[in-house]
Amino acid sequence: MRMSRLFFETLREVPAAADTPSHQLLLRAGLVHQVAAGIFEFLPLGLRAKRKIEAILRQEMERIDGQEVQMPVVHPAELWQRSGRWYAIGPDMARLKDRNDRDLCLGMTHEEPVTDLAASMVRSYRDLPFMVYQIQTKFRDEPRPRAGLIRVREFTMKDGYSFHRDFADLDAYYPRVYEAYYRMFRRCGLEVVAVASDTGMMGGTMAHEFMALSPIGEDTLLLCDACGYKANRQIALFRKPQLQADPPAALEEVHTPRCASIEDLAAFLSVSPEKIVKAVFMVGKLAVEGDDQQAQERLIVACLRGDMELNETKLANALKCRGLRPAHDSEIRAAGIEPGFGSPVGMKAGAAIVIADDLVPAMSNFVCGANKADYHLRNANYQREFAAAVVADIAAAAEGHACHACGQPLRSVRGIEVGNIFKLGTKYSAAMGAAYLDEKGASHPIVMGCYGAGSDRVLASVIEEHHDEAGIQWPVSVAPYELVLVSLVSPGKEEEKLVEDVYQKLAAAGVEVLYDDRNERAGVKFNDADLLGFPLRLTAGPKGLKTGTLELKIRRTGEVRPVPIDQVVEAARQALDEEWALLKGMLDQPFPPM
RNA sequence: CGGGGCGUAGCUCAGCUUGGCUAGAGCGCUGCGUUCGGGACGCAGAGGUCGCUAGUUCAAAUCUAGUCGCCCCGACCA
Repeated sequence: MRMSRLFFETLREVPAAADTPSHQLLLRAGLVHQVAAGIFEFLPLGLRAKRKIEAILRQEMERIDGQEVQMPVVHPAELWQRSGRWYAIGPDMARLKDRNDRDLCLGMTHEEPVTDLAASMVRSYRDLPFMVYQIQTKFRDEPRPRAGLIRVREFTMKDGYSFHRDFADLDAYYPRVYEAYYRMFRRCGLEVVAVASDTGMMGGTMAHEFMALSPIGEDTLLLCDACGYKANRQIALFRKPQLQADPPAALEEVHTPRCASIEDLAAFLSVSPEKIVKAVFMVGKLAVEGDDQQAQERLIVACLRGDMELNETKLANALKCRGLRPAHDSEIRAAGIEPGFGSPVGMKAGAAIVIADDLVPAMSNFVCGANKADYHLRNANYQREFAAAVVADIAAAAEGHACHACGQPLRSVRGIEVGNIFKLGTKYSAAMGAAYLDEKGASHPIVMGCYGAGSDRVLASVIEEHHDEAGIQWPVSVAPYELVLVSLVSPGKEEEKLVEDVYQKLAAAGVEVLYDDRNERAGVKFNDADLLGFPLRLTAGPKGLKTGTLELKIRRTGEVRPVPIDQVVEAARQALDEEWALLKGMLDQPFPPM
């Protein structure tokens, strides 16, 4: 490709709308163009990189016997009504009507169509197992798109679905997917970790999220360097301290003016937050037995040791509730509780569900709210002053907490979720009638797994991980071009033929070469080459050409090698091999166990 | 949906507080010339309904109200 003809632009200045490195570089390098919040156009260079990522995803899916299909972006409501998600999902789903006033929606994911597809085609256990996947556009009307391609509304996802006759077969297949996922991200030059994740509203038993570690990541992960435990903060376990029980002392009311926060209170009373029980007030819909539609909103009083934070995912799972939100002060007062000085002690009976973190019953003589403005209680004790309807682990793990498995301190890092794999089970097959007949003629719902990976998000994550001050440093596997040939010869000069010849030779040898034949100054071309981040830059200047020499520069290392003009193909090949070897090295590292 | 910020030339921004005359700069763009290995220089140019709509006023980029859009923090994230 000749750069003089390439549809692109590079921006010298950082666009005001972009904060994160990948967002800035995506725009500055002319890879994408934003159309609306969370909706982007891919320009030629960006699309080439994305296509390379997708090619890798395809290859890894084929390796584990995936077969590519394509499902629609627009779905009839009926599919989602059958699974129940038409009603369960809120405004994140874009809904529309066709000319006959039929309800449609834009696919946020494809469990429904794929399950329907399986329902219509699978009859016998002999048809199982199989896995189909697609690379398709999804639309989720995110409340807040952000960080360029990291969180968008319209995006491309590789999503795969496997179908099995029983859990044992799914369990046997799942590790193959796990390994394929490590392979595909590493082949893209992304260092990822798989963490155990919440199964949430998707239903299912086991799930892993593949996380690209990055400070701009939206998820918090807890990792144990000692034993290898890894989990999303949403479900991360930790070992609670062993407390020794002091003999109960007499309850005492203390005046604590303006001490509505744990910090203030601890400072005012000169006690450690570990001697305080705090109450967090939430409202959530609790499912009424057997009828999901009748879910009632209830006030939830969650009690935790003062130094710990509530983990809403754990809370939601413990109470089997959804739609959790912080309670309004009026709702709290209605239960006879004073916001800022609240506790279950003396609250209106039955006005709220009290849930305590499992550390709370082990505490003794603690401080808690008196449900009276500017007053707290000292020497409160569990059971004596209050008891919870539910005791469960609802505290969020944090940096420094003890690993639940080995007791060593956990480390907290941020991650971008680039993929997730999921044992779905029979949630969708049962709801949508995807069943098969076994050897004895008995009907069973098909057991499913689902496996997603966002190609745009991978692209952004690769840039997050591979860039410097000057621009992108593409891993060779996803670079839009492998090499940029920079001509410093003035157009029309005799030497231009030599450079042209080099271009032809490289292209004929199968090197993906972008030929910078523009009539620009050297500085402009070099800066663009750095910004665009091709792994190799081959410079042909008038001085060098006199002695038949070009200059090969490695973007990643900055290393410069002189190359005789008759050896450019070999030199490029060798340098590219070195780049590929680097990725191969990553790929050959053992994968962390599940 | 709560909180904050921003909409002026293709890009980055100044001007707005204290209303006033042809609305500015840098970069980019066009033409000519000189340059030519890390974002050159000179000369000449093109380019803006100041997001939109109402209002106040003799007069609005500037004040007021509304509205749309974008960004950031939070909530949400199937």
